[in-house]
Formats: sequence, C-alpha cells, structure tokens
Amino acid sequence: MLMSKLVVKTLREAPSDAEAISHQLLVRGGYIRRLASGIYSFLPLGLRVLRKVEAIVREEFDAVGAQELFLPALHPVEIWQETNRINTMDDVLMKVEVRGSDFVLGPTHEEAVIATVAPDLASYRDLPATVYQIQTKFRAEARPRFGLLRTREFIMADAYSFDADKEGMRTTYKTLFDAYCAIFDRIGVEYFPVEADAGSIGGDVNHEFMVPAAIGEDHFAYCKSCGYAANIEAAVRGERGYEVTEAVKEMTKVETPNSSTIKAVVDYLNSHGYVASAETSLKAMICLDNSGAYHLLLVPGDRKVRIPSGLRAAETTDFDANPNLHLGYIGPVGMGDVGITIWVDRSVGEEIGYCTGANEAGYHLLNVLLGRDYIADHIADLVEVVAGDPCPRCEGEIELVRSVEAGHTFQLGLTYSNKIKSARFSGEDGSEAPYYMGCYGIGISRIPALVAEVSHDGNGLIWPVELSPFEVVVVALGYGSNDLVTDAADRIYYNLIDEEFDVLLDDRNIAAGVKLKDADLIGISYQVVVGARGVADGNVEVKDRSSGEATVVAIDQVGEYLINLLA
RNA sequence: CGGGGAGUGGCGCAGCGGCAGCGCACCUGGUUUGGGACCAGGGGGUCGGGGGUUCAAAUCCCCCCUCCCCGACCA
Repeated sequence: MLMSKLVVKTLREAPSDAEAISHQLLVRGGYIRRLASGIYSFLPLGLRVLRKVEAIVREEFDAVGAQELFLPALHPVEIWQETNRINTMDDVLMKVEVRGSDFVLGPTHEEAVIATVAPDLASYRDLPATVYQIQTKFRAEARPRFGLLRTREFIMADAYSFDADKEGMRTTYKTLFDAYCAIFDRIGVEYFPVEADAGSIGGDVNHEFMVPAAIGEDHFAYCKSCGYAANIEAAVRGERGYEVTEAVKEMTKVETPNSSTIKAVVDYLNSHGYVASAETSLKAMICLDNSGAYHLLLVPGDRKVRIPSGLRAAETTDFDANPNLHLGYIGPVGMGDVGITIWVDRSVGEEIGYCTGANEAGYHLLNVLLGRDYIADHIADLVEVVAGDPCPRCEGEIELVRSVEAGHTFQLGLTYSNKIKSARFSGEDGSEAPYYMGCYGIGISRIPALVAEVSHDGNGLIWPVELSPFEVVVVALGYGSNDLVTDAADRIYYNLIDEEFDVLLDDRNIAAGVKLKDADLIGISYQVVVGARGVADGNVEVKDRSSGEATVVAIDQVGEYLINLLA
C-alpha cells in the first residue's frame, strides 16, 4: 500500500473531547473517527488492526473446534420476552419498532443462538458443540466514554457451548478458557483471568479477563503471594481475628436526633459522653429479593456493602411500603419478628457490642450483641474488599488493581436452557434434557484501544507486530525528489511485497520531519528509513518502533533482515 | 437521571453589540527533504437550532439540541 493513496490524515492535535490516551492517539493517527457519542467509524488503518484481532480470535477458536456462524443483530422481541431479559436488561437494551413489530438490537446473543442452533443439536449425539460469531452489539450505555473503551455500538466475538451434562460443560469451559489465554498471549498485553460476578448474564463459575490500565473503570483484588485474583464485585476477604477486651454490657437505647448516617451518629455520640466509632457501628442496608421479601444487611460501619446476587437495594417506594423501616435508624433488633431476613457480614464479632439503629426515629442502640440481642439468618461476605484486607486463600494481603475488562467467560449451566423451551435435546434413553451451556465473550473493538492504552510513548502508538496495521513501513525521505532514495525505496518496497510482508510505503513528496513524525504516531512495528545520507553508501536504517533501536542494513538485505526479526 | 462545563471552516482556538478571524489541514506555484520546513497566492463557515431584544446579534435574553467531565446504593 502506498501512503499517498491510503485514506488517512493524521492530526497534530486531538479533538478536545478525547480524554483517554488511546482515544487521542487512535484519532490523531487516523484509525477511528467519531460519528456520534459512543459511536465510531473505523478508517482503513483502524480496520486493519481490527481484522488482525479478529484473525487471532478466529484461529484460536477454530483450533479448539468452535465453529463460526453469524447471528442477526436485530432480534424479535419475543425471544427476549421468553427469558424475561426484556425487563431485567431493560436499562441497556436498544429497542426499535418496525411497521408495528418490536425488535431488540442485540447486546448479547444467548437467546438468538439457542433459537438458531437448537434444531441442529437435537440429540445427545450432536453434543458437545461450540459455535461462535463476530458481531456488532448494541448497549444503551448510561455514559459512553474513553473512545473505543465504552461505546454504544461495539464489535464482540462470542462463543456459545452446548453440553449434555455438567461435567461436559466444565471440560468445554476449560478448553475455551485456555483458548482465551492463547488469544491474550498473542495480543501481547498483560492480563489476569479473575473470578467474577455473573451479573445479568447469569450462571455460576465465570472469569473476567482483565487488563491492568490506568484508565480502567474496574478494579480487581489481587494477592501477590498466592495469585488469588477476583473482581471487586466477587472478591472476599480472609478472616481476621479480633481482641476481646471486656465483656459486652447491657444493650441500651440512646437518643440520637438528626443522626441518620454512620458519621453523624458517631460524631453525635462522641460529643455527648459516649464512645463510638464507625468500626463498632453496624451499617444497615435494606434489600429486596425477587419475591419482594425484605432483607437487612449488616456490615461494620466503616465498610462498603457488597450486595449478594439475588438481592437489590430498596428504593424509596419500598421504604414507604414497610412501616417497620425508619430511614436512618434501621437496626437488627426486633427485625426478625417482623419477617425481615437478617444477613450479617462474616467479620462482625460475636463478642463485640455494636451501635445500631433502634428502628425508631431519633434513637440508636448501644452494645448490640449478635446472638444475644438478635439472630442472624445468614452469615456471609457482605463487604467490598479494600487494599490491605487479608487474602482469603493465604496469609497474604489483597491489593486492588485498576483494569479494563477485555473478555468474560461463563459456565451458564441451565440458566437459559431452563427458560427457553427449545433448549433441549434427546438423551440416550429417549428423555428430554436441557443443554448445559457456556458463553465466552471478547471485546474485539475494545482490544485496539486497550493495546493503545498500555503501548504508546510520547510520539505515538506502538503496535505489537501481531496487531500492527502493516508489519513494516518504508519511510522514504525525499521520495519523488531524490532519485537515489526513490529507487532504493521502490526496490525495498517491492522486495518486501515479494517476501509477503504487509508493507506500507510512505511515497509522499513532503518534508522528512512530517514522515518521521507520522511513522511514529501511526506506530507500525518496524520502520525502514530510507534517506539520502545512507543510500549513498547503499544502506538504510531499520527501526524497531517499540525499542527505538535503529540498525543500519544494506539495501539488498532488508528483506532477509526482517524475515529473521519476525521469525 | 442529577450536578458542572462547552458548542465559531475537517481539527485546535480567538473574537463577546458595528464587514467572521488565527494556527494546523486543504488547493495552486515555487524553494525545501533525517524530526510536524519556508515563501507567495487561494478555496471553504446558515458562528449548534429556534424564538426574542436592538437601527444593528457569533456577541444580550428565553427555549431546545448536541458534546465533554463528575456523580448516580450504604438508610
């Protein structure tokens, strides 16, 4: 490809709306252009990178026997009604109405893939099977941002596995998990498969593939000593002992006017002759389950609550509907008697008296003791981990790593098969059984941004050669005006094409500085710099964009040199 | 959805009642060619949209739209 013909125009300055470095560099380098908020076009350079990501994914999926198919982006609303995700995923669904019929623009394809392949997987003889597709997905993001990292329209590769039983599903999951590792190894970024929360997809065992990056919106808990890695939504902390200094006194009720937050209560009590702290207060949070029953979660007052799956935080109307709830003064004492399920965080001491709400506006209780003053229905991990918490697997300490989610693999089990009538096959004995499923998604269009985010310098992008839009660019300084340079550059260019390199020739008749700046900005892995001063001696320079190292190579040996380099 | 900020040529910005400008990019000619070079000439904008005030509005007022940032559960 000739640079003079390539549809690209680099920018000296990034648009003012670009905040993330990947966004700035991809726009400046002429890879992508914004069409609307969270909606991006891929220009020729950008599409080349995207195609390389796709190629890696295809190769690794194909290698484990997954078969590519292609599902529609536009789904009839009925399949989303069957799983009720038309309601549970309402906040992210884009819906369209066409001539009186309702459709959903697919944010994910569990329903669609089952509807598509179930007839082909009618017998146990047809299982196991794994299919995948590379598709554009749509999500009504609350706030698109960071260029390609959080968009409303994006490209994703998603695989779906179908097994006859749980054991088969686990085997398949392991295979796909390994394929994911192979994909990320080839992409060349540091990544961590972390234990994660299933979210709206549902299911049991699942892993997120996280790439550490400063711009990341997610955090995962990580233990250096044992390698424990879990998303903040799923991470738990280890047991920590505590010292019992004195026996817990009698529970007492005290007046705490206008103190509806932990901080206000602690401040009020401390300034009125009591001893109080956030750690020895219990934060109370009201949640509801799917049946509408109320649950009370209790955690130490200095910690953030992590709501267990299956529960949702109560809304104002839920409070209004239950006369036992006094906002700001909720506590566990007596709650069991009014039918509220009590959950207590594992770290709440059974020999420590806590300060809690008295379930009466303006009053709190002191020295509230678990087991004596109230009974826990569930003891569970209810707090979000923070850096410095003990590791749940070893003696180490948890740290939090800021990162971006690049992929997510799930053992779905029967989550969808139980909801969708057609998701069944005939077993050996003739009886019908639901599929054990898995799903595996990777954010194809997010990968270029992710790589750009972690691989760049002050001059521009630095592509690993597996993703580079071209493997090598011939930067001909003086092309079109200096015959020696022009001839040498042409010779090298055609030679590299013969050697089957993916090569770009910068044949533009413009100032040398512009070409060198553009080459660095665009970030192609290898640059062959052809200039008057080297060509006179029969030499050019081959520069590694990543290390910045330049090697003088004879014009006739550039092909051979690069073959060795890329081998 | 709540709070803040911003919309002037493809990009970055100035102008803030009196003829719509600058840098980059683009076009023509010339000089250049190892780090976004220079000279001369040129094209391109309903100043986000609508309404109002005024002799006169990019500029002041009102409404709407778009874009960016922060937040969106702990009672």
